[in-house]
This record gives sequence, C-alpha cells and structure tokens, in this order.
Amino acid sequence: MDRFEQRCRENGLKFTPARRVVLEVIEQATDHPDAFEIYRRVGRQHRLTLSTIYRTLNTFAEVGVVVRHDFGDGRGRYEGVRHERHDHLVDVESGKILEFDEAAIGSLVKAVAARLGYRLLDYRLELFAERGLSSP
Amino acid sequence: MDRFEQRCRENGLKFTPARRVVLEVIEQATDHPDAFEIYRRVGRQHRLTLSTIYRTLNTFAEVGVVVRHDFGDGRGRYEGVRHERHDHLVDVESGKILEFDEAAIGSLVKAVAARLGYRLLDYRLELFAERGLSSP
DNA sequence: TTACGTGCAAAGCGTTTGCTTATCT
DNA sequence: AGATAAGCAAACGCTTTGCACGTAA
Repeated sequence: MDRFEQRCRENGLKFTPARRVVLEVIEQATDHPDAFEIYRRVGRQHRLTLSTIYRTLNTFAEVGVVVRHDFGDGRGRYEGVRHERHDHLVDVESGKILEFDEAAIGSLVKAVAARLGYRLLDYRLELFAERGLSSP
Repeated sequence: MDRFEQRCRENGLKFTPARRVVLEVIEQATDHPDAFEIYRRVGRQHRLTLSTIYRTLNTFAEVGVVVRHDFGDGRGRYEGVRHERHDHLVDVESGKILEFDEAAIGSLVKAVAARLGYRLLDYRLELFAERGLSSP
C-alpha cells in the first residue's frame, strides 16, 4: 500500500481512490485478468469507468507497477509486477495460465541477442501446451 | 506454385486468382507484413478487398501455409511457413525484425513444459533489444 | 450446377481520446 | 488555486461478418 503511494509520489502521480482500488484488485489477483475483468472485480460500488481502468492500467504500466501481457487472444492481460521474472504456459484446452521460471532461458536469450549485435532489453516467452505425457 | 495448388486441393480449397496473388506476395516478402501491407503489395490491378485479404490469410493459416505473428503492435504480421523453426528479435529503435534459430531453446522449453506435466504444442519467443554492446 | 469464394458495407471488439467536471495536493 | 484525474460518449484501428453476386470445379 505504502509502497504504492510511494511509487505514485515518486512519479508525481496523484493518490486517488480509483488507483488504490485498481491496484488492490491487481494485487489480490492470482490470475491474469483483462481490463474488463478488472472492471468487474472493482465492482459497481466504486463507479469506475472502463476508460478509467484503461487509463489507470496504462499509467501503472508506465510507472512499472503492472505489466501488460499478450497471450494472443486479442485483449491485454494485466499482472502486478513481482520481484522474480517468470514466463507463462498457456493450457490451450482450459485457457489456464501457469507460470514458470527457468533461469537458463534468460541467459540463453541474452547470448542470442548479443550474438546478433544487440543488447537485450526484454523478452517474451509463452508456451502453448496441453495436458498429457510428452510425445511428438 | 504447384506446391500451393496441391495444398489447396488437399484441403478442398478452390484455386482462385486471389489466393494465388496473396500467396505470391507472401512468398516474395522478406519481412513480416501486416494485412494492409499485403493489400498494398497486391496492388489495385487485382481488385482484392481487405476483407478478402483477411479471409485468405486466415484460410492459409488454417491450412498451414502462413503463420500469423503478433509482435505487440496491435496488428497481426504474416509470414510464409518455412521449413526451419525460428524466432524473432525486434529492434525497438528501428522496428526491424531479425530472425534467429537457437536449437537449444526448443529443447529447453519442451523440458519445461514436461516438468509442468504438459506436452508442448508450440511456443512464442520474441526478444526486444537495441543495438549496441551488451551490458546490463 | 452447386458449393465455395469475393466484394461491399456494416458491425464487432478492445482500446483510446476530447472535453467537462470533480478531486487531490 | 492549480494541476491532475475521472466520467461520459464518441472515435479509432484492426478484424470479422452478412448478404448478394461471381466463379472454380
């Protein structure tokens, strides 16, 4: 909470109820909701508009409080930033999203960028998979 | 050409001029054009509509002739399928897309999926990087 | 000839924006 | 008070769709 307030002040942002509420929803989320789902979770008692949700999410993303993911289904999915990096596996049957962290990938990918003469800023890795024993 | 005609027939698709033209554009492309860019490249002499472009691209994607990529800029980018798998590096300054192939990533990722109890169907990896010497 | 493809125009969907009013500092 | 945020409604960009006509098989 205070860490959020701090973040806001650091960036000259106002500390509004709307932002607090959206942030709470995001912090409580264990999944990867889209903007409309966040809007739903905020509920009507707060009277937030969908446009406010979007603006807030964009602001948060700029400030680095949330990350916007794109799992290929058209809409953006949001997630509060956490300490550890992680990637996602999409269960194509249920749509469920699993998270994983494989340190080896990071270094591998960084090396690839370097080999091409680039400095890696970020990368996106998503696995699409189905439940079951492995076999091609 | 004949390989395309063959693909069409295999899947009960008609062998129309529109499809031929779109396929030609895609085969000649060395980059990753979006639907509108393909529309532009087709040119007006063929009188193809943008909706036809989209429908054709979707059909091709189903049949496995093209792949649709999503580099995070909203629109889909298309590419003819090629034999070898490859991933992309996006130069965030110029928007240029580089391709690379790192076999190690494939196996790593497959192992990750397996560890989570899944069978890997596909994965998406995109690097965002800027030119320059590497350094954190 | 008949099923499939195309043009055209309109709708769909997620997201953004202009403007006015409300609110934080 | 002054700057920033929220509400609202309208627009936007990409993509899809319904329907009538056209064309490959």
